[in-house]
Amino acid sequence: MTGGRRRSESSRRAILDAARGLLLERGYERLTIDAVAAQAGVGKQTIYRWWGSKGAVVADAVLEGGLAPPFVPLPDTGDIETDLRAWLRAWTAHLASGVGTSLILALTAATAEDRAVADVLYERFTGPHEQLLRDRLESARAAGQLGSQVPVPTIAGVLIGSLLYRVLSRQAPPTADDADMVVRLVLAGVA
Amino acid sequence: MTGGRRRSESSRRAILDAARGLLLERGYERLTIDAVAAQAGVGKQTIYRWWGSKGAVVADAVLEGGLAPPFVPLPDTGDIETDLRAWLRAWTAHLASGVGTSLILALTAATAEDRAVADVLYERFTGPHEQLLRDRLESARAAGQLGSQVPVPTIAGVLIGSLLYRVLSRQAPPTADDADMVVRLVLAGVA
DNA sequence: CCAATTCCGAGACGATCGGTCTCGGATCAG
DNA sequence: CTGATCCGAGACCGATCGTCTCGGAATTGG
Repeated sequence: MTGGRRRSESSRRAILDAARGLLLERGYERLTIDAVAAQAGVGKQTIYRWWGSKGAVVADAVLEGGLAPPFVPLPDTGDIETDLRAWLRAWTAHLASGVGTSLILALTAATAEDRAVADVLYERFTGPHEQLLRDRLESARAAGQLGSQVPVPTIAGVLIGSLLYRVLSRQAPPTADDADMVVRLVLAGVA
Repeated sequence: MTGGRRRSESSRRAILDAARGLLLERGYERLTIDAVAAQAGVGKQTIYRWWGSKGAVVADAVLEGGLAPPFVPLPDTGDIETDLRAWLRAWTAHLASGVGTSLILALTAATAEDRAVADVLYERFTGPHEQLLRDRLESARAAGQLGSQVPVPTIAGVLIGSLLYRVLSRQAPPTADDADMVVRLVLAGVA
């Protein structure tokens, strides 16, 4: 028999919206499923029927909330330095805001804690952003703007990692000047 | 009155040893204070008398367990490329091992979750390693092996961040080849 | 329209864990 | 000896995760 009530789309949205709001407001550790259910006006079973764990809910909330790629776009003006600078500056601006910092800390906590969640987030969040960067670097290499000594994945990893380290060290948020210097360093190294 | 029983050094050591072992074995999230107390043969109150939280115990355990700097030394042979390569290779080897990965994931989880713990870990773990790197870069700059365009803190952040990203993405652990390419990229950029 | 099926919100429930408190006993200074 | 402080052990509390149950609502096949 194929009968039966269908999944409520409004409940699904309410759950993800509540999870996203509470995540940014309280952080991953202090986000509780009870609070998500209460704020969404939903029974807990409705959450656990569709998501296996707290981490899975958070991952989906992030990925469906306008935070997924390409919410920081990577333009292609033909000049790799201009484009990388714009991309890295947009990220630093986002990460310097409270929302961006909370987001990355939450994703990092979830990643460090649960391997399955880490894989989902890499596949649907980190990976696509990294791929965006790699594609642009490849096109720059094809245009002769990059030397061939250093592989594109290494360059992408260095750019992303330098950003990540600034956020995770929780000392001083990255600035536009930092972004520019990283771009200069990396491009000088591959020119 | 100054009387009273003195703090038991053997209990302190047993607690930190147990915490370190359980941290590497189970990760930060699944490490419980009950388990630490049981494995150390100690009452829970003895833990909470001297440490304020689980994060504080973990931070101390890491910092006192031979995991603190400079367990990865940074030599000074006079050639910055040789030294950076040795340092980054040692780190990649450590991080590619299960212990190193577990350690970094645990520290990252603790950092992302608790600001106070983040500050302690930066002050006594990350910061000293970063300082080691900065000092060596400064001496290279003084020796004329580095151009003056990119600030030393930026260079250090890029080197550390590229490592961190590889570990946190949980996709493939970094290799010696990766380390060499990062060094080549960074040094070409600042030569 | 009816029956079977599946989802819904609500909330009770058991298990786990962080952190506090209490207890009898041990160790220190004076 | 006395008072203070620490010790191991474990009861206890509150929060939280995840499961389970309940009556009710939606949906489909007959």
